[in-house]
This record gives sequence, C-alpha cells and structure tokens, in this order.
Amino acid sequence: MLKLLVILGSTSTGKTDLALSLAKKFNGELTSCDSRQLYKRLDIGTGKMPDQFKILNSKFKIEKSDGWWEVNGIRIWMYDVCDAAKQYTVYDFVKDADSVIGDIRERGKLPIVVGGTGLYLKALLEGLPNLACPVDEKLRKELEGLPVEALQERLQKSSFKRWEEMNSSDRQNPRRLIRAIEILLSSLPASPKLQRGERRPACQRLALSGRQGSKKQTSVRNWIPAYAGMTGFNFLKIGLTAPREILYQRIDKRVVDRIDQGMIDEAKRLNDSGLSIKRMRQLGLEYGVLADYLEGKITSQEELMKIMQGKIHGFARRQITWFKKEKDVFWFDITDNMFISKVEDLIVKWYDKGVNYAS
RNA sequence: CCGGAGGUGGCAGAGCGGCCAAUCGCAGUUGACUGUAAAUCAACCGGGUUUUCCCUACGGAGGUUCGAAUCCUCCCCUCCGGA
Repeated sequence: MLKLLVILGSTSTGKTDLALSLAKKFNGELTSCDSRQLYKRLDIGTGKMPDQFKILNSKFKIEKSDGWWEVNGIRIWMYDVCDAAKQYTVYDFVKDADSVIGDIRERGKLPIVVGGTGLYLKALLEGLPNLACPVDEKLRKELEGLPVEALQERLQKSSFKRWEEMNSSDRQNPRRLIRAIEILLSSLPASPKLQRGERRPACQRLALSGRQGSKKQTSVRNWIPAYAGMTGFNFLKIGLTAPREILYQRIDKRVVDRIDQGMIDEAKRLNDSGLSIKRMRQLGLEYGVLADYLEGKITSQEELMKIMQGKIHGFARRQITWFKKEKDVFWFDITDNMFISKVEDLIVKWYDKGVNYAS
C-alpha cells in the first residue's frame, strides 16, 4: 500500500510543526513543497526553522546538509537544494521531489509533503501539461522588454486560438503571454532529453511508458500525473486554516520574531556574499522588502516590519484562493484546540482502512 | 503671543470653482494562474441590493456663487521658526 500524506495551507498556519509531530508519531519524513525554502542560505526569511524551536530551544537538535535538514531526528527534504542566485522551477521541483519521495518510500517510511506552494503541489500530485516544454532563454530575453500590447499581438499571430483560450487577467500578464508564446514556438523533442546521469522522474517514466504505444507522440506534452494514476496509491490531504484575523496576527508576530532572529543580518550577509539586490527582489516577500531596506528605500525597521506584514497578508490570501480549489482536502481550523488529535485520528483511520473521501 | 506651513476617504498623498465620491500608491476584499508561483496578473475598494439613481462626505460654523474639497470670514487643531 502506497500512502502519501499531504499537509497544506497558507503561511503561518503551522504546517511544519504539525508535520514534524506527525512524522514522529507515524514514522514519516517530510518533503517541503515550498518554492523558497529549497534555496540555500534563505533560512530565517523562509522560516525553515520550526516555530517550536524558539520555545523548546534546548531540546532541539538540528543538523543540516545540502538537500535536507534534520530536526530532532526527523528529516525534512527539499531544503537547500539550489543556490539562491539560480532560478529553480516547478520542473526541477517535480523531478527532485519525486525521487526524494520515492526514496522515503523505499526506506519504508511515510512520506509527508508539506505544501505552501500550490503550483508545485499540483504539479507533483497531478502533473502539469507542458511541463516538458523547456524554457527558451533567448526568446524570453527578447520578449521580456516588450510592452504587453506587443506580446498580445505576437501571441495572437502565433495562435489566435490560444489567445482566445486565455482569460482576461492572463491576457494582461506578460509572464503568461511569454510562456504561451514559448510553448507555441518550441518544437518539443519526442521525449525530454536527460542530462548525463540524470534519472528520469517516476512520473515521466510513467508518462512515457504509458503512452508510447499509441501513435500520437504528442502526448509527451501532456505530463501524466505522478501518483494519481497509480493503483493502490492513497493520498490524504490535510488542510490547515485559521480565521482571517488570527492568521494575520500570527503572520505579524512571525515577522517580528524573524527580525529578532536576525533576518536583516541574514539579508546583509546574502548581499555581501554576492546575492544581488535584483535577485533578492525576485525572491519576493521578506527578501523583496529587505532588498528595499538594504538599498535605503526603507529607512526604519518599523516601516520594514509594517510593509513586510502587509505583503505577507496578501500572499496568504493568494494561497487561500489557490487552495480553495484543491480537491479532497480535510480542512482543520488551527484555533480548535482539539485539532491535532482530530488530525491524528483521521490518519489512523486512513492508515488502517483507507479513508473514503465521500464520507 | 508673532511669523510661516498645513488640516482631504483605513494610511499616505494629489486635486485648488463645474468633467470630484474625489488621481496614484499602500493596506483591504475577491479572483486568475499549464516551467519565474513568496512570482506574475485582474476586478472591486464611502453608504444604499444593480443603476446613466439617491444619500453622507474633503477639520467646524457661516458666507460668496447657478455651482465650492477648491474663493471669503470667524473658530478649533497640528507642525516649523521667533519670542
């Protein structure tokens, strides 16, 4: 029986803390599904350290290595897998996380995916069409400077059908327009090329073996779900929520704590060691605001804090919007002080008999 | 007490007689998102159930005007400089 536990929810709901305690109880290992925690040296700002750490400071033992951290003997994978200056994408994530999860399973442990990045989670669990279509750096450079209108025109010329498929918001989104053009222009290889020594992710192996028989080779474009199609596979998705005001309070407090923990110095160190301000801005949220601070656009810590809190509120809202559409999630309100035991009960049921989503 | 600058929607900050319920930004709300996703993009954002409709609004009270957030008078308050 193949089982995969997923903990999802917006930032500051305590996903990691919960996942750690569940891992201990159910003999699991975590896989972080977070688009920023996977960067090396972005530690405080991305909250790699579990919140409990501050309280139980002395009891915690943390070990770090490329690709994972270990907190009190529990492995957290997909931390520190990429240099912060480089760009890591969903494609990389699916590939890496997939093999990590496979390894956890081979060791007979329960894989627990801790997800804050909706797109990554979706790609990992369900696959993403066009994931095999690579980035075309030259094209992107060429298109990036253009005004939206030009991009719109260009896409319409390439494929009016594609243009019509897009919604009104995406039609004004340069990033989406560029990717759409990129996909149209790319001539996909029959099967994605692997670099030397690279192992094809399970999802892709499946995709290839499953469809290769049919004449229509274009199917490589349609990434087959990594796990959803596997018989006997069993997900359990646990979602964490909190009333809006409480969530904002938690976020605000966290920002204060992180400043206390040295988040500003972390940013300075990153910058001193060559991480550009521009790149920091791309990384968003705390690092984006911190970039402004280092540049002197923001002068006081008070201001830094306020701006950061506001940005993160917005981020949490976007996550909530995304996760609303996520299917088959068992949602728990973290302000219910029985929620942990409720979660544990659910997992026990799931482990033993398998939970019927319909129930 | 004198001189100077101001008081505008949650914040910040434009507007300086009609096109102003009031630019822009932030915050807030909702949403989009098929390789940058902590990114990127969209809509809404005084109240009234939608409205080319009504109401309450630009410190307060009066006034001038067909018409004022915008002009005048007085009052209250804030900030800077001088006593």
